[in-house]
Amino acid sequence: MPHHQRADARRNYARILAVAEREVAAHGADASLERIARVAGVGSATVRRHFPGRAALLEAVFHERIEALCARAAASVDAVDARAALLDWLDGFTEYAASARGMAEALAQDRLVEPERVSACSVQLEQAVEPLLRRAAESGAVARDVTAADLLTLVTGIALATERHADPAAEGRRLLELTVRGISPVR
Amino acid sequence: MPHHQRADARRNYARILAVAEREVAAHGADASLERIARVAGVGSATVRRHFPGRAALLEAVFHERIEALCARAAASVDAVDARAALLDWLDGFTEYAASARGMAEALAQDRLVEPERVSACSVQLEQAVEPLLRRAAESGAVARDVTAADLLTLVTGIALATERHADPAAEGRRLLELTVRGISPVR
DNA sequence: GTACGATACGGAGGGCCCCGCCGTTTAGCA
DNA sequence: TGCTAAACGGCGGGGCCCTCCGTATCGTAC
Repeated sequence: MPHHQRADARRNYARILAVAEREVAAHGADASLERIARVAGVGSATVRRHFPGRAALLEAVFHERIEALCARAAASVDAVDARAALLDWLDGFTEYAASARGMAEALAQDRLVEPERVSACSVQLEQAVEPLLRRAAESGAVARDVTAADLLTLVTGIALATERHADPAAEGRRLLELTVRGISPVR
Repeated sequence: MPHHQRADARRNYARILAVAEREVAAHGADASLERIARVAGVGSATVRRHFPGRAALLEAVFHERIEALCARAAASVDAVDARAALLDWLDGFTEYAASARGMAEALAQDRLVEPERVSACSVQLEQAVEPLLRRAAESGAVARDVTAADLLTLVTGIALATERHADPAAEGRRLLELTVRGISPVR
């Protein structure tokens, strides 16, 4: 079969991606591309060839995780309690972002750099929450003027602001809860 | 009078700070220190001498602005409507962060690097909102379990997430409003 | 007015990183 | 097995950050 990716290219791609995951987990979104290349045992040019630009690498790194989140959203779209489903998903996202260093940064980046690409992580996520949000809104459990983009921006912001706290997951959950119920006291 | 800062040192300090303000406004929190030095017409070592580390520079850049915010808080601590005063301040902060590029980043940084320094921006801000928050809580307009740190983290997060949006100020205000009233519909 | 000491300056050099170029290797098909 | 295009990786340029150290300058004392 002609015009297909060569076998070694595929292998290097996998190698690099594997190293990149560890490296990003360790050093955040601004991990050294050169270092990744060294550890993976390839030239730095090869990294740039497979992933043009840091954004592309980050996207690949978080791709499956993002998909997992999307799948989760799809799974709970038929839940009985629409509001609970939405909140649960947001909670999952927050917890996730807290454990996956650099993801929030990466999201914040690509969402404004190329807001049109369908494969962009932020777009996928948006499309994933949208049904959840709509159902919740229809059942009257969530305000009408809230958009999926709003929600993503909010949780991304929370993730960014808590990323280097002592206990990001706990802080994130706490802030998300505040955001959901509002700062005002329970009526 | 001995043991005082030399005159040229003072001048260079001012020069650098002035350039740094423009440079940070243009390129965000990770503006090039070397470039600042070049534009200011001093050696790069001189910049590092006056401001050891990027954090110190950013702190100096935003210092007066932060103080302005603190003053604003102090001024409205005796307002009739405690809740309105608090929300107004938060709104001001958000608008401010939207216009001052890099400030949110800088805040997020120093708040976890050195949470004990009294002169640290985040600490000052925290102390400034605290009275506002307490009064609002006492009047029952704000939930009791909300801390000043929570509020700052939230608005910082919003600022971070909206920093490079098309219209950061508008987006920030919108998200802040959502956060304040909660995502749930008005009862 | 001058000479001295402390203070502040800035250039040089090393390390790391990102990027683009280009000669060389190698996989895959004939 | 030979050929071609795909893929590789080393090299050099440019930047940034940082440290060190010789030197210029300020401020003061004489």
